[in-house]
Amino acid sequence: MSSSTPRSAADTRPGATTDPSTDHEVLAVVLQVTDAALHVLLWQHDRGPADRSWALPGGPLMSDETLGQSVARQLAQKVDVRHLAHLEQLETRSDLDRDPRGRLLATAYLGLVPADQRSILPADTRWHQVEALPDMAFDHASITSSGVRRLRAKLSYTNLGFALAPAVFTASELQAVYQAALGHEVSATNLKRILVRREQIAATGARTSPGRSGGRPAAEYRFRTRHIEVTDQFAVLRPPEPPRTLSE
Amino acid sequence: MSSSTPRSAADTRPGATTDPSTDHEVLAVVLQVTDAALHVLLWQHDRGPADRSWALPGGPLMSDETLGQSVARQLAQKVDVRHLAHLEQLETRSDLDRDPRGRLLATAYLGLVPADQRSILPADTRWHQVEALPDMAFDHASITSSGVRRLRAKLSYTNLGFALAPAVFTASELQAVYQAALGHEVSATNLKRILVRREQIAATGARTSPGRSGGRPAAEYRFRTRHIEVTDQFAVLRPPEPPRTLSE
DNA sequence: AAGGTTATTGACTGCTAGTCCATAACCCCG
DNA sequence: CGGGGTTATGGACTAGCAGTCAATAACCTT
Repeated sequence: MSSSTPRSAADTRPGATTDPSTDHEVLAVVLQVTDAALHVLLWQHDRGPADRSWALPGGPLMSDETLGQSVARQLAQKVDVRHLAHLEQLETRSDLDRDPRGRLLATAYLGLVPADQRSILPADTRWHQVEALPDMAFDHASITSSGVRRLRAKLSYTNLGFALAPAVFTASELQAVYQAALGHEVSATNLKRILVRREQIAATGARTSPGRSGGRPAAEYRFRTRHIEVTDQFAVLRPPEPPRTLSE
Repeated sequence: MSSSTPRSAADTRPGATTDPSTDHEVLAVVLQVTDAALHVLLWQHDRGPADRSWALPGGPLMSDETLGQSVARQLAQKVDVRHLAHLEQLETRSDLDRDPRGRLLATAYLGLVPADQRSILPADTRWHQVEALPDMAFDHASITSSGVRRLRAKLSYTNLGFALAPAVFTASELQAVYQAALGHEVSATNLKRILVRREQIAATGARTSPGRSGGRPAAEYRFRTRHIEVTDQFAVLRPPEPPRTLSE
């Protein structure tokens, strides 16, 4: 830059302070399907400008940790982090007035907990249905919406369902998880066929014990991998197929 | 947890400083198709630990601006920002050693410039082919890859092509832009049919003046909107169609 | 054994998008 | 002015994905 574009940006904005340091916090949108509905983990402020409102778990970024380490550390105060099947960065908010106490950047993460995990929560912490959020602090409601939107989008073109479903499950159980997460009806027949064809899930060979409820025992499935992978079939305008090799 | 694993964060990490302030910079991955190839805007460091290497445009975040304002301000030093047809946040990097001078967070943005815009660049600034990147500073090569990956993904399931294409264009011109951006062959016939069906582009009615090169004049198209929209058809497991209304 | 309940499978359909080829509309040249 | 070259356009054909529905299977209880 240097010569032609001097980087003392402040020159162009005389009124601005040049102090580039800001406070930075980390927030987490942790989602789980329970009781046929998608829930987000919130805790209740007990003082401060957003008194009695609910907030996303999080806290200040320390100077010797990465954002990912920070969110994992802070989440450990609220849930058993071993239950987190997936954690990814969502976005960074920087509105000047997002926190009335002053300038505060926030980097949000999306975390997912399988439906069969039950954490023991601290007294101030609860799961809330995302379709019926309480009054929330600052921009936390908006950040929660971003997280839910991200989850719903990725459920269609990735194998992210692994992070919401139990380790093994029947087609019906999977249908219930997807239906709650997506927020609309889902056909179990179609869902199972799609995920099998995409090679996201595979039958374990076992069936549910013909015990309880009457009805035919169901086949059990599991996700083939438990890390995120993109369904390449959703790349429209995909590269031309290489000519089929002779090895086959 | 919580009660079982009390954790006033600092307690568990005695060596850590609790100072939550960090330096923060903004970087931009600005992409444009020219000469049948996808290019990224870079400028050349002339001193410092990454001497002679190329860097993404950017600079420190000021305390009275949002991240979006900051990236727009800093980009103005490199290109005519009126040429930017799209700008979105990409990700925030926080590795402790990403800059050898010390802890420095970086929030990266993705910017797109239509293929027909020609900016006058400062002397230290140049467009580089993304398929042949020079030595780059710090983690800037990795951030560039993230930007290119994001662009390629969104070209398939959004109308983001509007930000790379000229205001009006023929099917061949659009094909050239997509092919360069995606990095693989694209069929003009198929591309045009897909984008028309998705209602992303529409014929203007005009045709190219039958002037220069011989050959039939081509129909001209334009994108119907110049802000990003998601192709809902890529929501697999989409909600059931409401029964057709009588109004039709 | 009959009837209720849940699961699984296959048939059928519509739509998307990939490929290929015939035809259209221009140019230049002889 | 007509033939041949060049680029553009549109139609035909195909394969595969996903949505729906109904028939069948495998359990239960009475």
